[in-house]
Amino acid sequence: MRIGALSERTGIPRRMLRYYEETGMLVPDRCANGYRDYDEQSVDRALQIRGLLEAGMPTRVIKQVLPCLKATKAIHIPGATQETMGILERERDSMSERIDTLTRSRDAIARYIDTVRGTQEAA
Amino acid sequence: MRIGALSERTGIPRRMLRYYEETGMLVPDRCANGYRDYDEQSVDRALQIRGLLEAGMPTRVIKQVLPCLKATKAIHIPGATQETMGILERERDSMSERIDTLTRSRDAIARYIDTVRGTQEAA
DNA sequence: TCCAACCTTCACACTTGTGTGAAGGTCAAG
DNA sequence: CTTGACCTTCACACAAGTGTGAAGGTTGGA
Repeated sequence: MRIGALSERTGIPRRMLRYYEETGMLVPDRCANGYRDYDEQSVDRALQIRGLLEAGMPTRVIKQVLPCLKATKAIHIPGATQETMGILERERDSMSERIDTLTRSRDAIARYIDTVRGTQEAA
Repeated sequence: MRIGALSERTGIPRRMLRYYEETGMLVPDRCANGYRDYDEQSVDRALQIRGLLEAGMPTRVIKQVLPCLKATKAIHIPGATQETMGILERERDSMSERIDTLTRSRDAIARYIDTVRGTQEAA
């Protein structure tokens, strides 16, 4: 599929899809005429990238982390250096912290909303 | 407490604390000599701000959301406009999405790590 | 054949969050 | 009174993510 189609299916601007390629996060094949050629998997992958970017993860890290998100039971464990594993573990932990922070804040907001709604109802 | 002390207690650079003030997220009192004067609560507040920033939430939104995180049972519900409530609800939902994305990714990374560890152990 | 709708690369520009440092005020301790 | 460790504001700089658009190639249908 070409970039326009992927863009429509994901809602991600063409510009951003090119940026994902430029940073090595999502590199499509190329047709003979030079057009980008994305496979079906790219849909999920692009959405995942956007989600992580929105969650504040820098492209550098996304690039390192994405391979693990493809297939857990695949052949990988390729150049699974001790160093790579360390990076992944640190990333896992910092993600957990972020999740906690976000969850606490979201719950507080939700409580607030419920409180206000309750008060207004009672009034 | 002065900015240096808050910086040391939170690990947040002075520069950033000033930035938090500039953007209206954390505005301290001022001493007679012009020095910033932070109260005890500012410690938690600053940490919360940093957490949300790291989670990709823009200052604009943090500013809107922070008041709800202070005290759920306080007098607020001040200018709780219909519009404000809408913003909060949308923010709550988008936070939930982020949490889901992060959680899925983190779990995948954790599984990957465990798989590799298991494989290496077995080898 | 030619137009419309795609695609390409390239480049400028803006916002945000952050680092760094200059120029200068305050204040306590020697 | 001076020195050192704070503080102030201001400003320049940079990377990342994103928008916009120019200049030009490809291709399918009227």
